[in-house]
Amino acid sequence: MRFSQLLLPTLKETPAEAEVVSHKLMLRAGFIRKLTSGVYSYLPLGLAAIRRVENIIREEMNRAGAQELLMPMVQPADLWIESGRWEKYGPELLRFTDRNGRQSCLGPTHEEVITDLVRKNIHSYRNLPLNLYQIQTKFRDEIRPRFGLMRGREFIMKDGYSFDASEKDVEITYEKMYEAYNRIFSRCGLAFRAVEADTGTIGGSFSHEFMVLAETGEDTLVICKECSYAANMEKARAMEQESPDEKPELLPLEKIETPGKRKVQAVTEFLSISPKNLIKTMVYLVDSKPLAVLLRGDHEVQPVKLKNLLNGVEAELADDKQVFDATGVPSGYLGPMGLKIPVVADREITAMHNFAIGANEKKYHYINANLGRDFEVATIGDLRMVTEEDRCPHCGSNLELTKGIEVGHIFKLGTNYSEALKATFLDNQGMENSYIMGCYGIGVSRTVAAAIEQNYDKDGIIFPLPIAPFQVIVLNLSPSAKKFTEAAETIYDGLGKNSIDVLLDDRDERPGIKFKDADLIGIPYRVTVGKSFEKNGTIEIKERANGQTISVELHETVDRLLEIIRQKMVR
RNA sequence: CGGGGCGUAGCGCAGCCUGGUUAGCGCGCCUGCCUUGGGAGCAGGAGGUCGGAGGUUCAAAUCCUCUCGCCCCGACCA
Repeated sequence: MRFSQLLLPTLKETPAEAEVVSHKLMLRAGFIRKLTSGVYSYLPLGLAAIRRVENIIREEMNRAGAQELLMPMVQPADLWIESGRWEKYGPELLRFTDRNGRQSCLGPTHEEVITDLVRKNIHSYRNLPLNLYQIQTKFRDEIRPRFGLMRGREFIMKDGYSFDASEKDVEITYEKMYEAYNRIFSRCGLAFRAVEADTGTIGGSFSHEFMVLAETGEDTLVICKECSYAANMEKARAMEQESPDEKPELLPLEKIETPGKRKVQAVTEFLSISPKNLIKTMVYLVDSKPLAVLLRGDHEVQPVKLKNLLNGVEAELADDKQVFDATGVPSGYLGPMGLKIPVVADREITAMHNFAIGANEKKYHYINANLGRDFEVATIGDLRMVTEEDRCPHCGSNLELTKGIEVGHIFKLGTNYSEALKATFLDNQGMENSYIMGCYGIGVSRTVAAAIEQNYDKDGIIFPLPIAPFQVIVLNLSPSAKKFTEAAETIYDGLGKNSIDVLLDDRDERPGIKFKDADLIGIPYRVTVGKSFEKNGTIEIKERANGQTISVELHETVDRLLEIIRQKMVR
């Protein structure tokens, strides 16, 4: 491709709308343009990067035995009503009515459609396992789209669905997908981790998220510094605190006046105790019903764990008014003794003794409270966020909290959808069974954004070679000089003939502009036909990532590049 | 949905508070000259319903009301 003919509107200044690095750079580098909130056009370079990722995904999915198909974006409400998600999915599902009054929606995901397709066409275990995927534009009417391609309303996704006859088979499929995903993100040249994840609204029993590691990530992940354990915050566990072998002497309960001391820090400072020696009582509304949650003063509630423990749909922290309405106690003085609402507790409190609690009375706390003697808790479980003070649940080593961007998610779905949609097959005994399903997503456009969040410098994007829109950019610094142009064209043709994607900057611009643009758009290898060519006939090859430069003769330029690129591309 | 902010040339902004000639600046764009290894210089030029509607006024980018769009924070979310 020739730069002079390419739609590549680079910007010197950053548009005001962009907040994060990938968004800024994709706008500046002429990759994307916004049409409306959360909806973008992909310009040629942006699309090229997306296609690279897509092709890697295709190769690995096909290698793992999956087949590509393409399903409709418009879906009938009937299917969603049948699965129960017409009610459950919420306003994120963009619904509309067609001219005949039929209720429809834009597909945010395709469990219903694929299950419908399979139930109508597959009836025997002989056709299993079946693993189907598509790469398609999805629409989710996000509450708040932001960060460019990171969280758009319209985005490109690879979604795959598997159908197996048995638990054993679905495990094999899941394992294959897990490996395929690892291969995909490795081949994209990204630093990532697979983490254990909560299954979310989609339901199911087992799930991993693939997170690209980047400072600017929206998700926090917990990684073990020694073993392979990794999880997101919603799911992350910690090694349980050991209870002391000998129970300390239980001291008598004592009521203390604590005027104006409402926050954990204020109370513990006033009482001269550690937050680790106080149990705080938080009120949550789980599916709109108030509930008290007990946990150690220095810990935080993980709402997803709370929700899951109670089989709820939604868990939110009550505000001060809701707290008072539910308990009759002003927030800050709540405690477990004599509370009228249900109480659940984080398991860590079972290891505590002689701790402080609120007295359920304004301006008073108790000290030396003890579980079992002063109050009971019906439900105890892991309800808190893991911290860096915690130990790995597998090996006991230190844990690290780090930021990541979710680019892939795999689920073992089980029979949720096949049962709801009555998708069955006959097994080798002639018995009717529901398919055991899995689902496997990759945010394709988000992966490109994540790659940029992870790989950039002050001059622009630094694309990993496998997903760069072009692998090489050739700069002709004197397009008006015949000698330069012939040399540049020779290299350009030579690379093209060897299936290298190459961009030729043939514009009549000053060298500075060409260098700046080449850096900005992040092409891994830059070939310059310039001063050294004039002087002694040599061509310069510069690597974007590390700035390393080599000089080569014109006739060997193509071969050297082929050598370098073949060495770097993982298959 | 709650809170905050912004809409003035393709992009980044000033002007608005305190109304008053042809609405400015930088970048980009076009023409010419010049320059050619890190977003040059000179000269000339094109480009604006000041987001939209209504109102106040002799007079509105500027004041008022409504409305649309966008951005940020929050709840939420693969």
